[in-house]
Amino acid sequence: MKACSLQAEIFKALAHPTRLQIVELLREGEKCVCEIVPELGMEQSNVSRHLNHLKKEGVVSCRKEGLKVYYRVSDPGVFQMVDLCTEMLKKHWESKQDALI
Amino acid sequence: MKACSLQAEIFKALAHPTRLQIVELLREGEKCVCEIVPELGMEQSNVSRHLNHLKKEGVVSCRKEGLKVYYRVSDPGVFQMVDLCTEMLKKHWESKQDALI
DNA sequence: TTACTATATGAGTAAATAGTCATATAGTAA
DNA sequence: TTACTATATGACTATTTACTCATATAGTAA
Repeated sequence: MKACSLQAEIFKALAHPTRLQIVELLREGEKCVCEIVPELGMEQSNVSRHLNHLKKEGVVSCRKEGLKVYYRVSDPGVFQMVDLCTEMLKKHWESKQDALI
Repeated sequence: MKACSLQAEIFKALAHPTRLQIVELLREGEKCVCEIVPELGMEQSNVSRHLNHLKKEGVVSCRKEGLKVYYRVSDPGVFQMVDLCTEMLKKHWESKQDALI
């Protein structure tokens, strides 16, 4: 597969508000699904699918402990990508503000 | 709108092989559509839509010069995001390789 | 064993996205 | 004016994605 197709899959995995919220929650460290679901306030089945999408692309990994499954972000580069995105949005927003003055 | 929804739109804009190829082409500097289309080897209308998607999210900007429209990446942070993605994929791929030895 | 809890998944629907073809628009040049 | 070039867009179809509800699976505990 071509490089850009592999890259696109990573970006796709992060291209959803819910999945970005999950990544944000996992900044604090690993969390089990039963902790993530109430924080997101959405259907467990839906959260499970989003987690699976992130896992399929290697963005998160998980370990099982009894009944619980703990998810964590696989690579700190994920957080750096999100942070860059945030900075870009801030800059963009600030330059729009400046234009109004 | 919530932060993660804005972020998701940026990631969505980058979540397509063709749009990542466009970003890659624009590393060298601005290019007009008539240069981009033959490099991608796809329909002009299709390329135009992808460029428009990137522009709508602020990933690229453009200027008109006569009949031609020159596109450029708006923020170097875009390249950093793509680079981080590439590094993550490399690491991931290498660790899989190591597991085979 | 049965009952319970945590997580995942099949099946279906609704919505979003990508692509194509034809055409519109805008600028250039004769 | 007409003809031409570069780019964008309307209308349509096909594909993908997100979500829900019901149910399956796996582990725990009585």
